[in-house]
Amino acid sequence: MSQSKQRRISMADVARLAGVSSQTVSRVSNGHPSVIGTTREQVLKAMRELGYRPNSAARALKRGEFRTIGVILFTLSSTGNSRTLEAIANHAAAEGYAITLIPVAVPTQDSVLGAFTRLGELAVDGVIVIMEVHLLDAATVTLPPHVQVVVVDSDAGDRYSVVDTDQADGAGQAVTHLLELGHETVWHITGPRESFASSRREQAWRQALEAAGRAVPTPLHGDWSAESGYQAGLMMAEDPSCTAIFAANDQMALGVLRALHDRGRSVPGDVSVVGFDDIPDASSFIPPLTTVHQDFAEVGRRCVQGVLRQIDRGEPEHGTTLVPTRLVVRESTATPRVAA
Amino acid sequence: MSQSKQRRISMADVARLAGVSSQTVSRVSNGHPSVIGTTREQVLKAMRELGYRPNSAARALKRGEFRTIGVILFTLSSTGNSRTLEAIANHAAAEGYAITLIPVAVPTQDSVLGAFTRLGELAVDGVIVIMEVHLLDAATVTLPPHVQVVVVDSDAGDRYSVVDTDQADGAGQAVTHLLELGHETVWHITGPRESFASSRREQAWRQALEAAGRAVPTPLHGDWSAESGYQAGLMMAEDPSCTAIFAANDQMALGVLRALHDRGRSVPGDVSVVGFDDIPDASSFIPPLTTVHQDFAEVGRRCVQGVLRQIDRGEPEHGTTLVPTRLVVRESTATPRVAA
DNA sequence: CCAGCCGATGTTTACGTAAACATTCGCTCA
DNA sequence: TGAGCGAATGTTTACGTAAACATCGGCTGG
Repeated sequence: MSQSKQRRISMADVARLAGVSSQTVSRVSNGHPSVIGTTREQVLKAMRELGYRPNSAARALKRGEFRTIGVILFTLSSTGNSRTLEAIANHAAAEGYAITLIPVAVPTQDSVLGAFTRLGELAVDGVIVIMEVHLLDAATVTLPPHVQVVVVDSDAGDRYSVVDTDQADGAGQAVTHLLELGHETVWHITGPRESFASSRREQAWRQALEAAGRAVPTPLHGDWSAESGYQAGLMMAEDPSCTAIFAANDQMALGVLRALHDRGRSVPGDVSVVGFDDIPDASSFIPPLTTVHQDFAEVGRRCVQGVLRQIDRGEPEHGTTLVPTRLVVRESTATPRVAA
Repeated sequence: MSQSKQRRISMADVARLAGVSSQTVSRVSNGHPSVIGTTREQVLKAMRELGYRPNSAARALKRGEFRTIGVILFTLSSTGNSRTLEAIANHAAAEGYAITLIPVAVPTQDSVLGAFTRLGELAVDGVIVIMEVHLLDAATVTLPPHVQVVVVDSDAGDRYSVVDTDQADGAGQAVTHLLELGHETVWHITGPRESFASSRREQAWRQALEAAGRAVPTPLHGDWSAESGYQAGLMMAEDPSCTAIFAANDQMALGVLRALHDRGRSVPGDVSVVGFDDIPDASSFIPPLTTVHQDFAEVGRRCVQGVLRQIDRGEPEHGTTLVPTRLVVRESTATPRVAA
């Protein structure tokens, strides 16, 4: 590797300088109580003097644990994933755990399998998986048996510990809000078919309409992108009976707003629009977007709690934890003009 | 920890089953050439049978390297940071390196110092720092001497290896574009004062105007958020002489668009607006935003290249690598009405 | 006053791997 | 034909830490 590779300072070095045994250094390093004050001071002084740092590899080898959690996901380009990851990182750090990121380039079973195989050799005590679960069907068998798993964005509560936003409740709130304003029914733009979150939102939208005895328009399918929302919005703008649109995320809602604007239909005068996520920019859309707020920080927090609890107990858990959502009403929704 | 903690399969176990020494297992595991075919097969078979996985802690301890890069940053909520991180993760994975994420909750020297101290004990061979460099002045001394550093979003090229977007060139392109359209001068909304990227963009904006012999309006200060852009936009909307605005990022430009819309000033009819970043949503703003495209993927790639090169050579490098930008002209800019 | 106990510290050992060195054996070439 | 070489594999050792066990005193209580 290098010529400048003078061996790192080890406990033995500190011990020699402090005139104690390396075991005493170990005890000081770990805050063990049975070291007397003066000795402790000597050791700490020697540590400072030499710039000693514990070697985490040796520590991990000895203790059999890495104090590290792996996070495996496809992309960080979606707000949700980044925010969740950030929350995970923060909470893990607070618990003294490090985060190792395992990116999966393409969402195929093969590449997921590859990621899990790498993971098997990686120094992690637990894994948080942020992806649709059918993709990891073949994969989890390749995990070392003692690695604990928590899954986000999935309905695999029967097999894993799952944490997720309460998609159904959020979508229900969105539809109910629009119906209560007086809209006859609510159109819907879904996310990509593979997405669990998307199909859950679609299902809840459908149920809410059916429960209210309303017609269920054929949903249009997007891919989370603003551009796909724009395309769907253009089609909906053609139909004068469409007065209320629920887009499965804020980005697609942004595209819808632009499509309606381009077609000369006013929001919320002619058409009301609701999104999902409550990204920071949503309040600056034209007009400011009514949307379902997701608490990504809480999702991340519960993920970390979940893995740590499983690591601690040494056995996997099952079941789903849902994080509540909250409808944020801004200016993109109103009573329909015809009904007024 | 747990009752189910039956020791992991080690080389010794594989060796026993295959009827060879553990050293031979090691050689097979590392693809060493001097193992004969039949022996290799036996070992591989035993590995499969037992589900053997190398213990990365032991491996790291023995080899003195972790094949891991630490990434330290404040927040993932900015598009730029997430995208850069994603690119870093992908390229690191391609090189067989893992990524450890070190989040810093608040941008104070103290917490940065804390992060670096933790980092010092962490199993990393190199570090990529995504933050303004003055914050780590006190910090780097706490790093073990053999840990290599690459910095993003900073001008510390004299002390570290720095990779960054060519902020100056991008801002220059934005201003030049507006002047060439016939605008008398260009207003500017900056990012937060602590941001290196922001001050670099502001500086280049000023220089471009001065070079063209134009008046330099007093810039307004934002904080990257759409809301701060909205506030600044409201003020600029009051001034009829303001026909061209360069916002230091797309989110603030979004706020500006809404402010102008709210005040009845048309874009680009009355006022032209340019942003910076080219976030995916920018093409769906109303109107689609002309903006400076940043190649975050390339920034991430060069960061990884940089650390790996330093790790390989075993010595730090200096100097700055700039990643070019590109102006993406959409519909938010036009020749000013008065000049037409 | 001394047995015994406990607090403070030292010694030994093991974690899993891989480099360095040792051994074995078949084959080549003088 | 046997010295010598090299390929294949085995043995020893060290990486840095921390658990387990060992030791050494001084203090307490009967």
